[in-house]
Amino acid sequence: MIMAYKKCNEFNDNAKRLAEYARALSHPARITILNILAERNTCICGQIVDVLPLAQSTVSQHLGELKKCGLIMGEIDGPRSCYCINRKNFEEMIYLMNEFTGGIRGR
Amino acid sequence: MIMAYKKCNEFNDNAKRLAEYARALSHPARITILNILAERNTCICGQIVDVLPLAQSTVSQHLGELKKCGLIMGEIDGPRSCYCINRKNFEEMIYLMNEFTGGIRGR
DNA sequence: CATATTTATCGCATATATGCGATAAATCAA
DNA sequence: TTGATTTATCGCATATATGCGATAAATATG
Repeated sequence: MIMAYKKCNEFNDNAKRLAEYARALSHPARITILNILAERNTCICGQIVDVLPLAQSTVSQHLGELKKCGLIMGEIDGPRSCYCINRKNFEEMIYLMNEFTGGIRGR
Repeated sequence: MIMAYKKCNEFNDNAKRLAEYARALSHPARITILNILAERNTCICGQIVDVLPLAQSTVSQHLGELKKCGLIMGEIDGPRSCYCINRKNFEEMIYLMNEFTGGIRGR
């Protein structure tokens, strides 16, 4: 029998976008990566690997997730990959989150 | 070979707690449920089922997730289950989120 | 040119999430 | 008491997430 595994799409746009950002923050490694990037402004993958208790391949995957949802940007720098926070999208996330929490607080 | 699938625990407490809340918000259905609960103040499961494009059992599961992480509370009312937002924990989530975003914005 | 460094990706294993129908348990109404 | 209503949970299927080692590709260094 055919089942629908993507009911997500039937929801409100803001709810969907906020859910995507929330998913990106739903692992402590990714929150920590964002904190590290904020602290150092810009980082190569290896620097993050050095700090996290995770294998290089796993860290690379988490970086990929953050990049996919737009919270960070990556730039190739020789054999290295240089990452930084995507401020514009980060602000969008904050906006959506504030809109959401404000709408609940206000009642 | 034995592998560790719970590296999560090796991270900072605030990052872990924020990640848990973020995971709760990582599905648009759960965001929508929280919006509905804010609007009506209190709701029984069936009222939420009526509004969402999901089966009763699925909605019940989402409610269970929200309850598990503490964002809502449930109270049995006859054959019904009455849910409302757990303001205290919701504020904790906002606090952790603000602390996180503030620490990144501030650089 | 040969070798080292760096990182993304593949392949694999396991765990968790999403979704539904069926059903049991609890309660309410007749 | 019988039947209807309501909801949590079980069982199932599929999808996605988490984690690692190995490796290929790109570049830097000798």
